[in-house]
Parts: sequence; structure tokens; C-alpha cells
Amino acid sequence: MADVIPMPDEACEVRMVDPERVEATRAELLSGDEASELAERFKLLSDPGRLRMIYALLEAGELCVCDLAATVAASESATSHQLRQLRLAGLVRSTKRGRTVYYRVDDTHVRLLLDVAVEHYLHDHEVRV
Amino acid sequence: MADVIPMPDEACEVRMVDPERVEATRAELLSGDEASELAERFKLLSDPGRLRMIYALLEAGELCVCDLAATVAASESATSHQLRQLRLAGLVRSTKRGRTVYYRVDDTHVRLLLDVAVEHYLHDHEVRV
DNA sequence: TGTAAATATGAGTTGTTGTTCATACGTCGT
DNA sequence: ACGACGTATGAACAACAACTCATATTTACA
Repeated sequence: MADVIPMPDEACEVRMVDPERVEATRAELLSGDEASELAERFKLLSDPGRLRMIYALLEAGELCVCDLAATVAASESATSHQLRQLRLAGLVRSTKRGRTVYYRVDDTHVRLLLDVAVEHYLHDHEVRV
Repeated sequence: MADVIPMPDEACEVRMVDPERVEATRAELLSGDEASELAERFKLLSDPGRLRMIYALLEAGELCVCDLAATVAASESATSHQLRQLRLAGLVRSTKRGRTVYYRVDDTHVRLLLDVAVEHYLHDHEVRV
């Protein structure tokens, strides 16, 4: 889905069963920008490798690139590319000490988001009541 | 990132600065399957259009395909394709009444996940103190 | 029964994403 | 200053994801 197309003011070709509910729901709906911003955040969490990296950083507190790569069993280059994305998104922060660069999670909300997801999507199925 | 490559037991070519921390973190890390399962969930939320659809369904409770399409300003075909994904993932459920099909969210956890994300990533920036 | 409505699906196309490989950059030790 | 190390980055490529268009399916109604 490219991006949100503005709704034509006068519905020209749009079929609707319940126009009132549509209008009411549209009023409460996320704007295109809001949806895009949220989606971008979720997209960062939508790759297994990135997810493991974030998780590893949350666990370890701080890791250099090569250690993180070893931890999640990825190449250093791939790891660096992913970290760049996360850094540009403000999800992680890097500190250079000597020639090694240490990364840490720099987003207060990710931990909660991950905890909620892990709790509901993993424990529910495995620890099962 | 394709999928998780198993870590070689004997680190052959892997540089590490702090092997102990790596090993400790690996012990606490998500497995490849767990990471993939979580990532797949987040991926469903990583598209602005899908996000708006889910949000609309949460708001409206129940919507038929054409009304949902009108609500999020997408084509009915695109909407149907997205709903198929969500349905296969068990995130929404469909009910056929006559010739129209009504969809509703069928995942207890999505609402919480979305609420957390909206709260932290939207309100924080806009309502800003 | 035939036609239109509401949705589903498949094929084809295009844009995006993650990886590898090669290479560049900054830093340490000698 | 030079070579090795740790990391970053760019290009090329392959896999994937989302859209449109065309067509199929099911139901309602005349």
C-alpha cells in the first residue's frame, strides 16, 4: 500500500452499505501521517534478525557490533546495516570507544512494546494455561 | 534478513571482544522461531493501510469490505487482499450475511499493542508537555 | 434462470528490503 | 608512517510485498 489517498469529498464511485458508520469511523480514524509514523515503528520490529538484535541489546545493555553480530549469528556487515537503520530511527544510540562502537537501546517504549508482544504471542502458546 | 542461522559451536571465524557477555546474552535471547513468530505479528502492523484497517475495525466493531475500503480510502480489491492476510494470520474474523462479508478484529492483544504504540509514539510528540 | 451485487483470487508489475561483496574510514600499536 | 583491526557504507542482487486489472465465486432479486 503506497500511502494514504485522500477520500474524495463527494463519493463518486464508492459503494457503501452503511455510509453513516463509515463517516463516523473515518472521524475517529488515524490520519495518514499518524498511520505512517506508527507503521514505521512497527516495521523496525518486523524482521526476526532486527528483533533479536534489539532483544540482545536490551538484555546486554550494551554491545559492540562484532559481539552483537556473534550473538545473533549474523554477519558484521548485515548487523551494521541494521544498526544504521535502528540508529537513524532513534531506536538505538552508539558510543565510540577506541575503534569499537558500542550500541545500546535508546527508546523508552520498545521494551514495553516487546514485553507486551512476547507476553501475549509467545507465553500464551507455550506456557499455556 | 532471511532467517536465523545457527551459531557454529566452535567459533571459527567470529571476532569477539567480550565472548562471555556474548554467551550470556545468547542464553537469554529469543530463539529463531520465537523471533520469527513475533516479527510476523509486527509485520502485520507495519503497513499504514493495514494499520488503518485494523484501527477502523476496532473503532467500528464490524465493517463490510466495501465500507472498510471507503473508510480507509483504498480500493475494494486491495482491501480484500489485505483482509485475507489478516484473516490467515488470525487477526480478523469474517462473517457472511447475505452477499456481504463483515469483518471484525479477532485478536485480544492487538488493541493493547496499538494503544501502547499510539500512546507513546503519537501522543508523546503531539500532546507534548 | 439470468443479471447484477459483494467479495475473493490469480497474474502481472513495481517498489521496497535485506543480504553479500568490495571498499572506505578512523584508530591503535609498532 | 604503516598495517591491522573494527566499523561504515555503497552497489548489486534476490526475495518479498502491495497494488491494479481481469476474472471467478456466491448470493439476491426480478
